[in-house]
Amino acid sequence: MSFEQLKLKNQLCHRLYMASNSIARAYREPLSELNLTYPQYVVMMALWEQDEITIAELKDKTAIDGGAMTQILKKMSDKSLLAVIKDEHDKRKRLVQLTQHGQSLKLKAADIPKNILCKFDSVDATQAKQLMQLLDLVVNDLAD
Amino acid sequence: MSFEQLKLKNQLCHRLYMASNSIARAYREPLSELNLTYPQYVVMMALWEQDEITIAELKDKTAIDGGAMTQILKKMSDKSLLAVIKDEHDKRKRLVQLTQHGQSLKLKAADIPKNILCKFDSVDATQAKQLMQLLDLVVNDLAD
DNA sequence: TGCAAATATTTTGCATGCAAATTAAAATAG
DNA sequence: CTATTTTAATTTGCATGCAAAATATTTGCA
Repeated sequence: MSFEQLKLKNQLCHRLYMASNSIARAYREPLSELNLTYPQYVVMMALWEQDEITIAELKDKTAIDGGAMTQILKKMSDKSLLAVIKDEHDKRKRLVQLTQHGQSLKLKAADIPKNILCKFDSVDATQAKQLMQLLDLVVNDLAD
Repeated sequence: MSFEQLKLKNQLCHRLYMASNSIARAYREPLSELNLTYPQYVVMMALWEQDEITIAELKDKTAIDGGAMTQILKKMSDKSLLAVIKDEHDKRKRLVQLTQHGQSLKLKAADIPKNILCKFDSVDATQAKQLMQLLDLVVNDLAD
């Protein structure tokens, strides 16, 4: 009754759980200086790439849950990082638009990725790329 | 002002975020048949490996947050999966002990890993092992 | 021995992740 | 053109993840 397949050391899911939590935790301190949570930072990155997109597009890009997205956008709107405006062509949709403040935050965020990367003593650029490719396979295989 | 380092497609953290959420979501359905959430399943796996350990040891094995652990154990205790008992040698500590029901659930859980693995069309055993090793490097580098 | 420092857990408050139900508006079938 | 269906968002309820404060014990040091 060893049940090797049930041991934690053999669980890919548990590795992902720990790695994802670890890295989100690593972002906490640098992001707190920008008054952003990790998911809020993801929303900002999406909008810095392409501004004035619908909430549905933002959900696609970020993979953030719809229920959470409503709350996150509300908080970010309260902080004047962005505004949620109506889409005149389709009143079901709403557009998300960065404010000047939201746009300007990009400069302050520019150093964050580098500061996170320097915490990785054992993972070089090649391994990081390989890791991202493997994670993409996992995500794609599990996609609905 | 391209800021390549801020694009979502280049973020290891976002890959981990999506992959971790995807795989936890994949476990939801099979685990619901056992009336377990994913973190509760992780606690069960830890206890199936070694029963009657302290809460602190359980936290070490599972990497589940202390605040969450208290709530999780309470719910699992309510479901009669385990009992939290006093440690007579050190009254600060509490021991977690599987019930008969909790022990017997191991048999029903035995097929879950296989059923999850078969969802991976693009990831073979070698790649899965490689992925786990890379994730271990990430976790270790980010450990306090 | 007695008290400050360290440990083990719980509690509290906030921010999601997620499923299901709800609401509003647009698309489409008949 | 109207009723049904589909789509876009929001709301609700539950279960964490996490930091910080609070409790209860135990250790360790003067």
